[in-house]
Amino acid sequence: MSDPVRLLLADDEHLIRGALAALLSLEDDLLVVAEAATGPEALAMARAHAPDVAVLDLQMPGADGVRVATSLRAELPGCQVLIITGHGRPGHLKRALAAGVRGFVPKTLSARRLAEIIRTVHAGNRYVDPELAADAISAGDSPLTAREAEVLELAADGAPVAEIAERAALSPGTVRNYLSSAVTKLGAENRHTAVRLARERGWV
Amino acid sequence: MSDPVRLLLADDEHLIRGALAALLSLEDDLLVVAEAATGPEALAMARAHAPDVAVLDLQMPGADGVRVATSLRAELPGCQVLIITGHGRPGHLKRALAAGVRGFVPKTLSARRLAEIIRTVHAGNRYVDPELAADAISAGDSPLTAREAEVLELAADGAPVAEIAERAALSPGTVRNYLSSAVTKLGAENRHTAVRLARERGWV
DNA sequence: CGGCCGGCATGACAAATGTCAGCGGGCGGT
DNA sequence: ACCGCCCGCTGACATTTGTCATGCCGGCCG
Repeated sequence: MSDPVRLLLADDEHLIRGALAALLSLEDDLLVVAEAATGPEALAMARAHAPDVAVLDLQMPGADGVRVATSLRAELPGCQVLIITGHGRPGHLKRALAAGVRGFVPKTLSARRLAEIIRTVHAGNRYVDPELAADAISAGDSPLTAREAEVLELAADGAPVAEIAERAALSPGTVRNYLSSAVTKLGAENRHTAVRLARERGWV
Repeated sequence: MSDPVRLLLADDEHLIRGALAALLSLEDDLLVVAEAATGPEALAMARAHAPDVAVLDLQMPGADGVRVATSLRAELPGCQVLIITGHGRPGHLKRALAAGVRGFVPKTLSARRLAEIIRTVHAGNRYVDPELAADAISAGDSPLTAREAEVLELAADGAPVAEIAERAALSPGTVRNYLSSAVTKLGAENRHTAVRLARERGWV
C-alpha cells in the first residue's frame, strides 16, 4: 500500500476542526499533519509541513480560503487545495477555481464523502459539488465592470456618496453614475438592495 | 454508574453533525440518540426520542435554535437545551436565555469542553460562554422602542419608505420619524448603517 | 484609421430621505 | 391629577439619492 495522504486542516471553528480531524483520521489512508484556525496560520502550517492536500474553510479570520489557496499555489505547487464552505455563494466558486483550487464542497456532506473527495483531489482530479456548480452556472457572470463592482463594494456598509467618492478617489457625480448603472444592471430598486443581490451572487 | 446522557444533535451541516456525533460518542457517559438537520426535524426527533439534552445549532433552516428551544421547553420540560453557534450575536444570547435555554456556547470550543458542558447542563446547571456573556453585557439593552425596532427591521432589505409604511400599516411620515429616531439612538449616519449596527448587537 | 466601450466628469432635475417642530391620545407611575 | 413616555400623525425644509443627457479621453479591435 502507498503512503497515506498528508492533510492540512484549516477552520476557525475549533469544534469542527477537531471533530473533522478525528473523523478523517479514522480513514487509514488519510493523515492529518497540521491544523490552523486562521488564514495566515494555515499558510505557516503549510510551509512547515508541506501537506499533500489542504482542506480550507472559505471563511476564516485573517485571509479567506481563496487567498490562502492563491499563495499556496505559488509556494507549494504539489499541494492540492480543497475548499469547504458553509453557505456557498456562486462567485466564490468562480474565484476559487481561478485560484487553482481543485475541490469545492459544502459542509452539508458526510465525512465519508469528504474522505472520498479528498482522495479524488489528491489523485489530481477536480471535484465541485453539483449543487454549487448549478448555482454558479445559473447565476452566470457578473455584468458589472470593475469600477462598478468597486464602488458597489464601498457602498456596502451604507456610506454616503461623498465618502465613497473620497475613498475611491472619484468625483461624487461619477460615483452616483456607477451606482446607478450597477443598480440598473442588477435590476435592483436602490443601491442597498443592489449590494445585497451582488453579495448573494458572489459578485462583490 | 448511572445511565448515559441521551443526546439530540441538530445542525444543518451534515459534516459537523456527523463529526460531532462521532466525537461525543467517544465519551462513554454520552449517547447520541437522534440527529436532525432542520428546526422542525429537531422537534419531531425530540418528540420521538425524548432526549435528556438537546444540542441545537442557532442557525438552521425552518426554525432557528431559539424557536425550537421554546417549543421544546413546553413539550419536554425534562429536556435541557444547549445552543451552539458559529458567530454569536449578543441579542441571541438574551433571547435564548429568555426561552429557557440552559447553555450557550460558540463553535470555537474543543469537543472535550463541549462534553463537559453537556454534563453541566444535564445536571441542571447553566453554562454561558464567558466571552459571549461579556459581549452581551457590554452591548446592553436595546434603546429602541418596539415600533422603532419593527420599522428598522422592515427597512433591513433596503425597501423604500413607502413600502415599509404599507407593510407596517403606518403613515410614511411616521416611518421616517421612527427611522430617524432609531438612527439617532444608534449613532448611525443613515438607516442602513443603523440596521447593520442593530444587527451586530442583536437588537433586531 | 474609425468605431466602440469603459473610465471619468459635469450639470440639471425629480424623487427619496433625514431632520425638526408640533399636535393629540393613551398608559403607567407618583 | 399630573407627568413623562411612547404611539401616531402632519407639514415644512434641507440634504441626499437616483436618473438622464452630454462631453472628453484613452485603449482595443476590426
